[in-house]
Amino acid sequence: MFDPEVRFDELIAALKERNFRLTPQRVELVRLIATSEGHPSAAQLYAKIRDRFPTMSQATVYKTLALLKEMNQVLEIDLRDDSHYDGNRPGPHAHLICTQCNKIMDGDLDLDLSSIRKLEETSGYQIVRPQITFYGLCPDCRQGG
Amino acid sequence: MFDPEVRFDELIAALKERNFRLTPQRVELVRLIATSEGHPSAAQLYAKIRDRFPTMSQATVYKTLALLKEMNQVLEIDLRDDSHYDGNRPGPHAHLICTQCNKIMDGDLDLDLSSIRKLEETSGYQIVRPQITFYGLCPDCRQGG
DNA sequence: CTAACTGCAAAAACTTTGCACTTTT
DNA sequence: AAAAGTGCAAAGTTTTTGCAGTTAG
Repeated sequence: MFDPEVRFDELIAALKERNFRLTPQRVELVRLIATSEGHPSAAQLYAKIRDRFPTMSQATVYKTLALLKEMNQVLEIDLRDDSHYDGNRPGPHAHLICTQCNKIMDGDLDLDLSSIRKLEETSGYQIVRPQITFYGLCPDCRQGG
Repeated sequence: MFDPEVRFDELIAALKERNFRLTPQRVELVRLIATSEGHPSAAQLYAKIRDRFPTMSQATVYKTLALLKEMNQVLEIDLRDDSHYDGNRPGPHAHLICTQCNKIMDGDLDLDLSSIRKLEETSGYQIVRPQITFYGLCPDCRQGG
């Protein structure tokens, strides 16, 4: 569905284009985001980066994620406990979150653009970022629980 | 669309049914939730209740909200800063949130049940609670900004 | 060289928790 | 009387901020 290397190059190009500096820490975070198939949290990214960059700080992780969010290259998934990030598919799409084990899965739900347009008309809102989340039980927890 | 008094009675009945006690603080919080048309935060509810119950604590607000959430009588809207609560329409529905002034509005978006069923089939998840949020600019902020 | 970035530590903010006291039933 | 609820304060989390030192361009 997507090629991590291509995505990595895209992200690097996007940073370059806006004249953001390519520090080793930043490049490593971008690599993780481009290659990770799941939806890591800031803490998880931080932990992984520390393998290669023991001096990496959480502040830098958060600052870089803020940058990528603002560039619309990373989608933030708001959870109660912390945020998770999706850097593979920057466009809006649904997420399924298990309320028991917190697993996150991408959902193949096509957003009906016409109904969003309708919503904009009736509400007067200019919709920028849809966030569609379905809380429930994942296959594993349905069985085990 | 809804009658605050009826909703109030519903909530009280739901508490009684499960043998939860009707303390004055709890009843007042339920009244606020039933009658407020917007989507108040825990802090806002707390502030309002203090008018009548100066000894009310935030802990009790949170504990009571947790109760009502668990009873599926109140819908929690997760925001980055805090949570807001919708006690008028416990069923799933969309919310429009202004990224500039944080105004929250109910969205009249009909959830397509068949596509949710399809999503359950393809994902294996048992969907319990959909959370549909559209971030964007409200009518006021489109103009002013 | 200099503007941008990092990293440390402290701060900030919301929410939860423990426990003694009070109150509903 | 007993179980449940309240309220205070402290603790727990995630995220942000300030600033001095470092580094990419």
